[in-house]
Amino acid sequence: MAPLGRIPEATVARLPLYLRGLDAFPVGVTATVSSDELADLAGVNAAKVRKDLSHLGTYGTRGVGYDATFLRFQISQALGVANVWPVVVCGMGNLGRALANHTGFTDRGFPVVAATDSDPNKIGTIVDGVPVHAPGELRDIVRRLDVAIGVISTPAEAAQGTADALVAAGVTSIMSFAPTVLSAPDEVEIRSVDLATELQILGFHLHRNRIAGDA
Amino acid sequence: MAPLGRIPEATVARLPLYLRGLDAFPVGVTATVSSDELADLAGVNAAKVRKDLSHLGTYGTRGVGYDATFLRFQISQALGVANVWPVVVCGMGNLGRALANHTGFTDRGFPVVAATDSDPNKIGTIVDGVPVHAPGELRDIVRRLDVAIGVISTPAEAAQGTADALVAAGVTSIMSFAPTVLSAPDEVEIRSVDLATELQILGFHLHRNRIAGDA
DNA sequence: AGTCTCTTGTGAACTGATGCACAAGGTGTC
DNA sequence: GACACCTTGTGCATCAGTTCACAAGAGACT
Repeated sequence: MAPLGRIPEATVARLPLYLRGLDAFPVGVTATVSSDELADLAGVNAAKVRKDLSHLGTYGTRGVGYDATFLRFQISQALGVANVWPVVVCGMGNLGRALANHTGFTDRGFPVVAATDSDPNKIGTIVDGVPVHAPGELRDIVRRLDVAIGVISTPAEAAQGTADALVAAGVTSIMSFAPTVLSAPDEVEIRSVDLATELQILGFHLHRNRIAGDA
Repeated sequence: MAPLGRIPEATVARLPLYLRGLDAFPVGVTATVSSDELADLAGVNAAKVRKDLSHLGTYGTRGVGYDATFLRFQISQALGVANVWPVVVCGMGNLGRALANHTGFTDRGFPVVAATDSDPNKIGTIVDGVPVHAPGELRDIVRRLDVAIGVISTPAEAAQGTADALVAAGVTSIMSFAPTVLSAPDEVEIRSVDLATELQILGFHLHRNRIAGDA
């Protein structure tokens, strides 16, 4: 039994996967799921599943497995899925528009309630139901709409300024797609997703295999 | 000195960041960069920079630093950046369109040469310079355009089928944005980026802090 | 009740990555 | 040439995460 104290980061990163895997089980129907099955559904191995769940203080039943419904509840609880965290998208280029329109966000409790862009032609318009404001209005937007998370999808050059503005407005969680390093106070959590970097990692392995093949 | 043998995965994942950081130094100008500076530029710490670079067999000069130009060359070499890896985007929804149009891909040697979509209205059209084909044509596209990487931006339900088709067409590197687990032969490398999962991780920390604050 | 089968929960070994701290080696100055 | 000053390269301790392997607990069947 775990005292529910610290949950390791690696475990936290996998909890959403388990939750996603549990979608395979209809709500309201009593069903049990073994660590083996859940491992398949989440794309990890069974030992990891068991250890991860043990950090939640969750109890399955030996010889049987976990109750799917209760497990879903337990993980949701730990992740705080019941909360709704409003999101502001900064930078309504191609990517920003796609993100603002991404149903996967709203579905999981992250409604995109506003956007900003520096293009005067976009300011004041409503794109896919999301109102676009001037960057200068960030502080007001955050306060008024209770924004919890800022998404940065501006060009790299504008990213740091946008991050600063978000922080100044009181946002402490940022997801950035800009290919640059962002600095911010320690209490601000930044997750950086650089798509080109991901491709370069794939490219490295392709390159490596090609060389190995030629040898 | 490292025998240039295996490069640890963690290091590989950081090499693109160093390369990005080196963009701060103009090409053609002789300049040296210390591990400390590069650490700042890449958002990591200096010890890591030095250890990472040592895996490349790179030599800086003690007391001085690394020659920026040579270092860029060295890292590019290791990553195989000189290669151009054509990409096909599968699923031209909001996200797919944004990706197909993403200049960061082409700029770094990953031109999007084709796309697929199951919508008959899209098939045969050209979106932002990228021709959209029927999914059934994948094998032909891959062969004809020498596609090396497949990007999956379809709905979750279609993702596995798309992955299967990519594999059947001979693609061994896949980047998926679909919120689902994909299975494929071992030799196929899959990098999965689930945007909603990223937000949920941010949400976890927000939730945790809120609880801590209330206590 | 006893036995068999199943699956959890976890101690312990292992692997990989990180960060420290310092000797080694290079530059510049007097 | 000697000395002061830098910054690299790396051995080592540490830490986090993974995996193994198995005892312990729970149900099912006789």
